[in-house]
Amino acid sequence: MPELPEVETVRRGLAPVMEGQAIARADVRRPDLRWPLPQGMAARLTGARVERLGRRSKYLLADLSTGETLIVHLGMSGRMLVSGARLGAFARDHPPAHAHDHVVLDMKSGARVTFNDARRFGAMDLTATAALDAHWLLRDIGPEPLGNAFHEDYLVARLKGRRMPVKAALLDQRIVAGLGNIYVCEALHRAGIDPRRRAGRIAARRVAALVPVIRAVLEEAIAAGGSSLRDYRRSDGELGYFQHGFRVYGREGMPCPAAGCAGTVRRIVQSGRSTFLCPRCQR
DNA sequence: ATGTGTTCCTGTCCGC
DNA sequence: TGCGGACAGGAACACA
Repeated sequence: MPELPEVETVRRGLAPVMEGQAIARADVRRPDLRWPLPQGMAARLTGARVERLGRRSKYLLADLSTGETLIVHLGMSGRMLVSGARLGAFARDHPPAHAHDHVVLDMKSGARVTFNDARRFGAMDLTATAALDAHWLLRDIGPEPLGNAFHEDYLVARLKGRRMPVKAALLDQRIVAGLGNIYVCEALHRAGIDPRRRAGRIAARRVAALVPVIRAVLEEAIAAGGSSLRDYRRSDGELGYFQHGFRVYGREGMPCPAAGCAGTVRRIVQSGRSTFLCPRCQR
């Protein structure tokens, strides 16, 4: 899935199509994704206006005029595809339904937003906007990495005493929101930290140095429109370009791009997932 | 309480 | 060209 930069890219692509627009019709084509979809979802969406399209961690949040918020998680393979957004578009301008098109939102403007998710690890829920922060999917999530609550002292305190590898700690959404396998690998490489190091045994100043590095990686990725890997595309169908910015992810066997480092990128497996690192400059 | 391994599901790619 | 296995951006859950 899309990690934070990809979800933010999707949000920016969808906002002009959805914000301020009413949903004329919602077509819910299967009863469940990762979990059952909320009861009566189509009826609860129909006629609602999207007041604002936001993001928290890897969740898209559509605040509706009905007082509810639509929560969307893209899982590993979820996409939000837009069609018919041109001025004066008609229903016939929409492409035929594809396999795994699970939820289709037809906006009053004529634009259509289609949630497509082959692997179905994605999720949707509807909940009262006033109680959004208490929703079970959101309540335990840590600070936004690009926000003020994520800072050096915070990360040092949260990693202190932790025996798990720092890679696993940064993937833990309760510690910091929105990071996934790609950007954790990239951030640890830029910070020169070995992903296998126990989180609590890294010098505080090195942990502190991770904070601006994480912010920089995410900001660069957002600026590039995210990464397009496999089935992920931006909502406008264009590719994101950040995959050209990867220094280690997916680059096993290639020379380490760090200045003055003659190492080779290696792939290892940590808790069942690939980690890419340069054993020479990451300590 | 922590840390680790398994699981959900489908598609793609690579080697034989 | 077909077939089997590995692997893919997540994260809840079960278990040590």
